[in-house]
Amino acid sequence: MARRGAKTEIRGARSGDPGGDGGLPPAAQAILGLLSLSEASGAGDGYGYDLARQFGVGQPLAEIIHLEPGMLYHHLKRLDRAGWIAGSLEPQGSRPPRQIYRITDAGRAELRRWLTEPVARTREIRLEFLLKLYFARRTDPDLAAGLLAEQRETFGRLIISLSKQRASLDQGSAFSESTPDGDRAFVREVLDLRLAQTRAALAWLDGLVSSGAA
Amino acid sequence: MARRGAKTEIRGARSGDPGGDGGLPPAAQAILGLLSLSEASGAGDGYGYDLARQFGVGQPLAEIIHLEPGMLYHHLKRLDRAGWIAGSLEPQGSRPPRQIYRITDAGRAELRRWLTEPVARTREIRLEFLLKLYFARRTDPDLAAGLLAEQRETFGRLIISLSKQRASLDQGSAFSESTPDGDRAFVREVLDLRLAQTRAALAWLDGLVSSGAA
DNA sequence: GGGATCATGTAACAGGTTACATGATTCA
DNA sequence: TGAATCATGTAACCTGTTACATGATCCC
Repeated sequence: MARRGAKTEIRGARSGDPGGDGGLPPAAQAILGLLSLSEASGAGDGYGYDLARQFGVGQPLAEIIHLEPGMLYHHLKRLDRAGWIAGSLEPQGSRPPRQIYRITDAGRAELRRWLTEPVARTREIRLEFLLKLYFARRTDPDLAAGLLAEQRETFGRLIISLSKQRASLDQGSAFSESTPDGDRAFVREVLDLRLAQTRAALAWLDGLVSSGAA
Repeated sequence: MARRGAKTEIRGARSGDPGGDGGLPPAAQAILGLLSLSEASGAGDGYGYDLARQFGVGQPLAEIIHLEPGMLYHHLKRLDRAGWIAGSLEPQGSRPPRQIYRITDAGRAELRRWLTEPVARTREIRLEFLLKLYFARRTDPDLAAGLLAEQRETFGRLIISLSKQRASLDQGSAFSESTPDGDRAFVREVLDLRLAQTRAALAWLDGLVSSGAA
């Protein structure tokens, strides 16, 4: 079981990907977003320590994501290697030199792609969707409006799908005849919980739209 | 930056703990639960391949947790090292031998402790609480009723806490005066989402109780 | 003189995902 | 004959957490 002479060439296909959409982890997207905003509106200077402040306590981003300095510098290196950002060392005189990062054209395209796509799963609304909403609004109101519309449609479809699954459970098509009653009732409860959570998320999205916060 | 001559003695305090309560990861608790049930009710034989079947498609557990064989065997080894379960190699004649695991007294105590404690965060209801409910019901109806009651109280307190945070935002105690209006409105929306999700979870719990599914 | 701040990281560890390794046996 | 099943794992990669390393300078 020692993997001798294996064909370890195949290395694409990103493993260990919790996000699910094959893209960057949410923290990296947030860094990309901050670097984009700092260029557009001059808020922030684009180096590690300054970015760390924007993720620190009292800042709005800290309400949805926690990013320790270690992971922040890790993501900066990966984004640089991937070509989404470009770093340049700038001496500070007496202070230690700073690695200043700027978002590249490829990085801007990647960010825009991310800001356009809604999240697929209900649990992703707490972290990933809130990040998208935060940066979409600060980038372009139309982008935020489009994201909101897409997200409402996605969750609307998800609610229909879950409802169908729940209905078919009572007809017994899924989960063969032999499934114990207790197990069947449990699966029904699991679906009810998912429906309740998704409906609550959709209602919250509707509230955002009707309060005009595009 | 090379960590020369460091005092690396301090090594307790479990790092990298996503569960949060300092205990075993949910998947390991589920394995412990299955081994406990297989002793009590004779369902299951207590070796890796058989446990993998109980996590496979079509089984109720597969609706809430995905456990690949690799991680399953990993958790079995860790549970064995920790003393919660005890393995013994049993030859099968022509078939490959099986590592049969049985839950120990310490393991039963750990499982009971886990089944007694509600989850602290709303997002943990989807995975960890559903697992607790599943095993608590199949272990002892009183245990399940107690867990449900504790969980409702925990979420009730959480809702009060979130409501207070939201109210204090409007009074401006948190987030100093200088915080931009957009940021303040965003934090309000984040709190609204958390409230909506927690209220939906609590309503679902209330539904479980009133439908008599203790 | 000494602690907070500036600035960038590394080390060790934990959980998780996907793919692959190994070798027998049963069954179509 | 060859695919599915039985049975147990390893390898390589990923994200994430906590703690520590390094060395300057600012401010009390």
